[in-house]
Amino acid sequence: MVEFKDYLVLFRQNGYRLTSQRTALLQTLTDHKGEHLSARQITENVRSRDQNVDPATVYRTLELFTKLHIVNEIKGATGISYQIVPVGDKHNHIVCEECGTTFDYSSQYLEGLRTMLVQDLRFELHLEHSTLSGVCEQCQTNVSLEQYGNQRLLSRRTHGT
Amino acid sequence: MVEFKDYLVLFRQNGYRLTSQRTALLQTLTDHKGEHLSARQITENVRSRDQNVDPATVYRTLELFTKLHIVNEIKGATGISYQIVPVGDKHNHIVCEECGTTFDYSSQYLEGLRTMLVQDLRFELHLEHSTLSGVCEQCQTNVSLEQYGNQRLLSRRTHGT
DNA sequence: TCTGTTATTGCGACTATTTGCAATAGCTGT
DNA sequence: ACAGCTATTGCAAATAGTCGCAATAACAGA
Repeated sequence: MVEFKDYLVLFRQNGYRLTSQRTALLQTLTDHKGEHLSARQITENVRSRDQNVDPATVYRTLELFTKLHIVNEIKGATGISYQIVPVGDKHNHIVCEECGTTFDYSSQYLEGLRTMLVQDLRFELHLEHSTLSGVCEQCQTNVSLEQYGNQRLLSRRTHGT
Repeated sequence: MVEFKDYLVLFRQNGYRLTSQRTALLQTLTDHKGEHLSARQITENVRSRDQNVDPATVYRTLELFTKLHIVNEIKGATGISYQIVPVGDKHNHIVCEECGTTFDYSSQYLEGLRTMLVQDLRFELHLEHSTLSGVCEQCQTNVSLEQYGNQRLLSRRTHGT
């Protein structure tokens, strides 16, 4: 069972209300903990619980949850997906620009960057909520990258994305 | 005048073609160097140069340019915007989750993170192309943030986004 | 310069996401 | 438990972004 109590408190504290639609969404998200769900998948799943949940509500709720950091909005190669923020478990996402695979890595890698930004720029980083991108090990060897000035070239011809 | 020569070479090397539409887009982007343009703004500007450029083409081109790292795709609070990658000038973006303002910071802050990820995970980071997010100095003082577990709460009531 | 190959485009249809508004339903205070 | 206030929702209409395909136009080679 999920601790909806916590979310309830979180909502109340901020003047938001815990509606049946939001509960259904939380249920869906926690049922798929660790997975990356698209807006469509979420909508379908939520509607299987409560037929009258409008897609617009799903989008609005997802936006709210993202703002409250209840979910992470992850921008992968397939598009945008969502995932409930694992309580206690601190990991971040990094997407391979080539194959689109999403990898996780520990938050501890970010401590240095966070500290510097706070000290020098007074900017409080929320890196856990950003998805970084680059090229994974496998793709680095597969694709023969070439240098062009400072820019890294991608995929050789074989069009169609 | 912009060095379209460079882009031409970049395209050719990868099997892409330099079309009039792409030229118009490059022109638009370089004319607004440093600014963050939305897909709509870009489309409008491009169409003022060449009436028959279809929006679909703009989207497809923007996607290609992003892949080639000719432009940065920036996800701010207002939505997604684009900006031509400044040659030589290495800076990155960080967006305030509260006010949506985008800040720049030097790439050197990322060296540590990059090095670690390459060493430990063999992941080649392209952080210049990611937009990080957090809370800027001003908003940190304006909004009285509260702690809720490990999550940071945002905006008090005064709905309507 | 001319020709063949095929990447690219415009178009139309389609899917996804956003937005305004009146009706509904949480939540607070009594 | 009830009443009032207003956040939230569903609906419908609008806007944004995607996709398949036939026509077009870059570009490489002769």
